[in-house]
Amino acid sequence: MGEEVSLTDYESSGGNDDRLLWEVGLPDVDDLTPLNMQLIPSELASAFRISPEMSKTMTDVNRASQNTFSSLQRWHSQDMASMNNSNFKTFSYERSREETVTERDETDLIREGSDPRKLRRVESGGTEEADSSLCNENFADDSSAKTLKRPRLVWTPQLHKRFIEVVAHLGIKGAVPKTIMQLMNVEGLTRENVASHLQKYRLYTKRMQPNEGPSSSDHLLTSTPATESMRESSESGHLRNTNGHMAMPTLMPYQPQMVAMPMMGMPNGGHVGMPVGYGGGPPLGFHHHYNMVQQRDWSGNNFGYYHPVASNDK
DNA sequence: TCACGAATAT
DNA sequence: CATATTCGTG
Repeated sequence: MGEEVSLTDYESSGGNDDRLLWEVGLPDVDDLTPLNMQLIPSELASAFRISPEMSKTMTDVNRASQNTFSSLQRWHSQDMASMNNSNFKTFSYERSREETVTERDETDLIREGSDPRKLRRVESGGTEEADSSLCNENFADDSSAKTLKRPRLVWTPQLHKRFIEVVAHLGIKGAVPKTIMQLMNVEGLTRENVASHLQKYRLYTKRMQPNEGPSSSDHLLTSTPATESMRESSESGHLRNTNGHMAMPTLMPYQPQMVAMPMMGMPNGGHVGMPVGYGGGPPLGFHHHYNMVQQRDWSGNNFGYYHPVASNDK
C-alpha cells in the first residue's frame, strides 16, 4: 500500500514535496498500533492455528523497513544491471500489477528515480523552487544521474491518464511538452518523454479525425484534410504560466481523481476521456487492441515494467 | 539558447 | 508497436 511514497525523491525537481501532502491526514505516531505489537491474542491465535511468530521485536521491524527501503531504492544505479537478475525488480513489478489491477488510480504515477538530465529545470520565472529539494540525490554514490541511462519510461494507464487530463486542460495551444510535463508533475518525467508521447498522441488523434469512413475508399484518401476547425474549447488561459514551476498545488482545474474507470479490459468498448481541447471533435483516447496478452492499451492496463513509485498529485 | 516537433532510430 | 534520439526550425 503506500510504500511507494516518496522515498524516491532523489531530487524532486519541480515538485514540491509530496511528503507534506502525504502526511496530511495520516494518523499520528501514537495513534498507530506499534508494529511490534501482537495483533492477535495468543489464545485466539492458537485456536486458529495462526503462526506462532507473531511477536516481532523492534529489530525485526527495523530490518523489515530496511528491506523495504532497499527495494524501493533498487533502481538507481546501473547496478540494476548488475544485480539485474534481481528479484527485486521482479518483485516489485509483480506487486504493482496486483495493486494496479485493483483500483488504485492515481496515487502512483511515477517513474523511477535516477535522472540524468534534469539538472536544469529552473528557467524563466522560477526563482524559488528548485534548489532546496534538488540537492538530494540520496545515493550520491555512483555519479549517477546524468550519464546514466534511465530505463524506458512506460506509460502506465495512470500516467497516461494524467497526461490526457493535462492535455485536455491546456488548449491545443498550450499542450506542448514542457508545459504538459510541468503540469503532470511526475517525478522523473522528462520533457522528452512527454514530447514523444505527445507525438504519438497527436498521431492517433489525427488518425481518427478523418473519420474512418472509408467512404470512397480507394483513391483520394488524402483529399480531405480539412477538418481544420480547431478551437480550443476550454479556455486554457489560466493556469498556464508556462514556465518554471508553478508547482501546482493550487491549480489543477480538473479533479485529480475520479477513479474507477470502467474500462479496464474491455475490448473496444470504452474510451478514455478524450481531450477536450483538441481540434473540434476530438478523437477519443486511442487505444489499440484488445488482447490482454501483453500489450498495453491506451485505455487501460498495461503490464509493464517497473511501475514507478509515486509521488505527485496534488 | 531553448523548446517544438517531424523524422528516425532502437 | 512503444519509446528514445536526432536534428532542422522558429
